[in-house]
Amino acid sequence: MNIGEAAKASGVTAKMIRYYESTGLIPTAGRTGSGYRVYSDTEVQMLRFIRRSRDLGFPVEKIEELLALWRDRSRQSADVKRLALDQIDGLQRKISEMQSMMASLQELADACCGDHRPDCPILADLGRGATQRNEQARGQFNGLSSLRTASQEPNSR
Amino acid sequence: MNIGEAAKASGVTAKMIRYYESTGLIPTAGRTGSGYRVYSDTEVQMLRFIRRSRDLGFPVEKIEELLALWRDRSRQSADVKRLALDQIDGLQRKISEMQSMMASLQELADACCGDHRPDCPILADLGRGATQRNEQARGQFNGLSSLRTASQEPNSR
DNA sequence: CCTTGACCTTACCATCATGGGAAGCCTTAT
DNA sequence: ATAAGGCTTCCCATGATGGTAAGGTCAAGG
Repeated sequence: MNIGEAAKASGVTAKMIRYYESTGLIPTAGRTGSGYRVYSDTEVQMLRFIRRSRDLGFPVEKIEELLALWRDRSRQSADVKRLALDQIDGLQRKISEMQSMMASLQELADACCGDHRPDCPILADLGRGATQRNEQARGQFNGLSSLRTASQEPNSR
Repeated sequence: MNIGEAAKASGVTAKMIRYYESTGLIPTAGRTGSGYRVYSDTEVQMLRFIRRSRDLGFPVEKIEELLALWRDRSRQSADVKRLALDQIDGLQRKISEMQSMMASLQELADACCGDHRPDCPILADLGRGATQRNEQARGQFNGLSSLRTASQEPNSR
């Protein structure tokens, strides 16, 4: 199988297969005499593993650990489960942040009549700018404001 | 006010202020004789506007539109509201994707006993690799798989 | 046997918003 | 005068992905 066939069979683009190889996530593929990469079913299976892991939102760094556990026949399932639970936590954290953004936006949008007139509570809020509007939330440390979220979209695939 | 003071007053780092200037999001700041950037209260207010917009997850591209509307005294609040609702939609879309990842992960984690033994339904699932497990969901087109989500974290601030 | 088109190779650039660092100038306080 | 700390510009890195360009290869059909 050449890289294009492996890509089709695994759902990982040829581009990404080369990238994963270059970063050491997957071992260097064999080559034909003329330099084409060659893939066996085993390698395609590994690519599918990666693809599925990405679909579950695992960063490549974690996938490296998952692959190591996958290969290690004396692994402890607890180690795998911990990675999964960590991933769930991370997702939940980001979801919560986005939900709080959404709630603020919804509140503002509800207050905006959205007609031809220029008066707009949304702009008024943004213009006020500070961080401690939402006065009923005072004293409640919300921690971790990482997420910037909006425009990170690799695009289709 | 020099850039450091403007940064403290607005919650936008000096680094980002320079970046926003370089990309044209904000106008070029005035300079002292020796080349230091100078900021007025008006400009700090604009920076706070930007900061607040980022906190609501707007991408810089959209903030450009928001700023234009902010400055336009003959704007129509409907235009602002549309931006807000679009942003809500985007957030909801991403939240849904992450929730579906979470649900899959939770199901797998629940099935994993997480002890010292090597048998692990999580790895088994990843290893199976395909896309159409979850057989009760057949036929239900889920659309838009953009989100890769996991490790995009600018970090604190 | 040769052409054509579809594929492969590498190498480089872009994304998006952000941080890090270096090298050098300026300002302020001791 | 000197030291500390802030400012300037410039370059690089992030993460995962796509795009493009220049050139080699393979298979099918003339």
